[in-house]
Amino acid sequence: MNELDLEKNKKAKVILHMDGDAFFVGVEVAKNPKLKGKPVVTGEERGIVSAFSYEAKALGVSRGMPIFRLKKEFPNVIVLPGDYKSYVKYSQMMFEVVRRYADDVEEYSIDECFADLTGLEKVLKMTYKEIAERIKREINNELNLSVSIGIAPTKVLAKVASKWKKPDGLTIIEEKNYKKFLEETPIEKIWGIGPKTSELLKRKGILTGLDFVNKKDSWIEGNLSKPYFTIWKELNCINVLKLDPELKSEYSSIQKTRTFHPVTNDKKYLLSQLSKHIEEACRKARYYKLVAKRATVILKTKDFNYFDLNIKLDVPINSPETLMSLVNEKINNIYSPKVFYRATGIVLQDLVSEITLQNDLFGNTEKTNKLKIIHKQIDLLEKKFGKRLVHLGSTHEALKIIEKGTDSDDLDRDLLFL
DNA sequence: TCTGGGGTCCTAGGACCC
DNA sequence: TCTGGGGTCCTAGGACCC
Repeated sequence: MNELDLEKNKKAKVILHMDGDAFFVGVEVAKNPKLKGKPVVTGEERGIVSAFSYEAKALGVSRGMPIFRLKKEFPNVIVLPGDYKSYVKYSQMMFEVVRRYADDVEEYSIDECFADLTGLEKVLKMTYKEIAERIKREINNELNLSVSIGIAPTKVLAKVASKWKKPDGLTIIEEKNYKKFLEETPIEKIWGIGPKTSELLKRKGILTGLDFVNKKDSWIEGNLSKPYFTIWKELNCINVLKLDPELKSEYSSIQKTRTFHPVTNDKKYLLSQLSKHIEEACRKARYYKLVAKRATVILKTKDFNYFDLNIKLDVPINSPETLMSLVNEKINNIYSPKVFYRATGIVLQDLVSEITLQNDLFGNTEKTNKLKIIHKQIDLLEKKFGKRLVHLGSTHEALKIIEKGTDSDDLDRDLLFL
């Protein structure tokens, strides 16, 4: 018996995956029941459709469609700005319902979670199906939201199951019938297999999930990289991906980018945008008590080319002042007045905990300590009175633009982390 | 899809060392 | 001078996700 057979013989798990149905729009309808049954989209503040109701979908609305086009082509569709605070709130309430039944719940994204139901059938004296039905009913009754649920032996199969019927679906995949489901699942619909890999697989005659699982493990290992072997195992009912019930409190990178319309070659403008992004990224880093050992400035050109400026920080930081002066110093390495740009951004990388760094002698220069104290005060004030009280001078221009309303920036979106 | 924003993980290949 | 082999660490970039 080989290794895989041994793994297969382990006791099967029961994994639930829950997915909100058109979640952002669902919350809008819950907030305002008059919207029920109507074509609704959100994303007004961004200028593109970010979520749409099933009624809007039926009319032909698609994700990413520019709002101005939508308004022209579908004048009857109701367009709303995103209300991220509410989405977070509803998301938490939704997950709380799942936690009434399961201890191990992984909040995978704002509208999705996994839960380990293994053994609960006996504990709760209900079938797994009944547990799922109760979760659905309670979310429905208490929050006026609709969700789809899938139950299967692994996470990847549970994803297949929850997508099987939407909205308001409940699908159970078992070890004895999983191949039936995979037979009808196109390869590009499998979680983790994107456009590039599905193209490659199709060229090799693998069109469905079933074609994929029927390949030998040696073939998968020989032709694809590690993540795809994991997917292959999971699709074969071998549990590899563990549930991660930890709440998100660590980041390995933090990024802030924004596209501006029209494109520009104005260096002052680009720097003011960058300054704003750097302040926001650093604010988030401080909130999570993280400092960056590396930072990358991104300029995106009119023609969608990217220029990166890598900044190595010998003393890890989360203060925008220091970073901004480095950016000012080095921006000409990637900026050219002849080129027009459509977006700027900053990525803080190699983040490490501030606390573990406190003993680092190099981190305790007088200057960084002073900045630390100042930022602590600012963060406290802003917590009390709302965001954006204090800014770098270099950010000023970017903010003036927001006030004039020509920038589609939304002040509330980033409150996701507060 | 005339193309938004924020993340993660993996790998190939360069730099450097013995 | 030419030549070999092996190890580690780092980073850029690809692919994918919501």
